[in-house]
Amino acid sequence: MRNSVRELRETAGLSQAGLAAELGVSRQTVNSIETGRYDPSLPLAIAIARRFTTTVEEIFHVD
Amino acid sequence: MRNSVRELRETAGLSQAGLAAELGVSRQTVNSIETGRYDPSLPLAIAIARRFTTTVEEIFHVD
DNA sequence: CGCCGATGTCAAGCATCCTTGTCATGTCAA
DNA sequence: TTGACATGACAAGGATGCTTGACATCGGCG
Repeated sequence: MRNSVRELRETAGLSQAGLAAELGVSRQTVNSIETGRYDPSLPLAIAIARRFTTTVEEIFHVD
Repeated sequence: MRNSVRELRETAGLSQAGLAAELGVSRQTVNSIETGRYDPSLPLAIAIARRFTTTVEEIFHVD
């Protein structure tokens, strides 16, 4: 599962910690998603998509 | 987290077991998602959306 | 140099997702 | 009535998501 969270976050000028705070999760969670350690839960994926005013399918692609 | 999986499945004339087979998960998983026991994982949510040619956001709504 | 913000990663623990197996109920057709 | 199918639900266990806490590295800046 590839995702474009890092690109979106950097474009928005946010740090991992900053985005994590906005999403209400830990910095390690954002880092783990960006580095592909694991996929976010569905509610978190939707929250990420909403944060960047886009859709889940735009951000997360099945391999 | 509300979802419209049951409506989509019934409109498609599928049983829970039939949909589960198409998605590669157990019947109990489909049942649990429909009855709101828990949310699907992100990859499963995407697979469900694709099965019904719609989007994750169309099917799953945060409360 | 010393400090700080940002990132990567690990470990341990808890929560959630998904499994197989099982049992109960309801409905419909033979 | 009997049997097959569909659904709802529970238990136990494995897999995954998320947490806090910690430690290391790197780059920029005083």
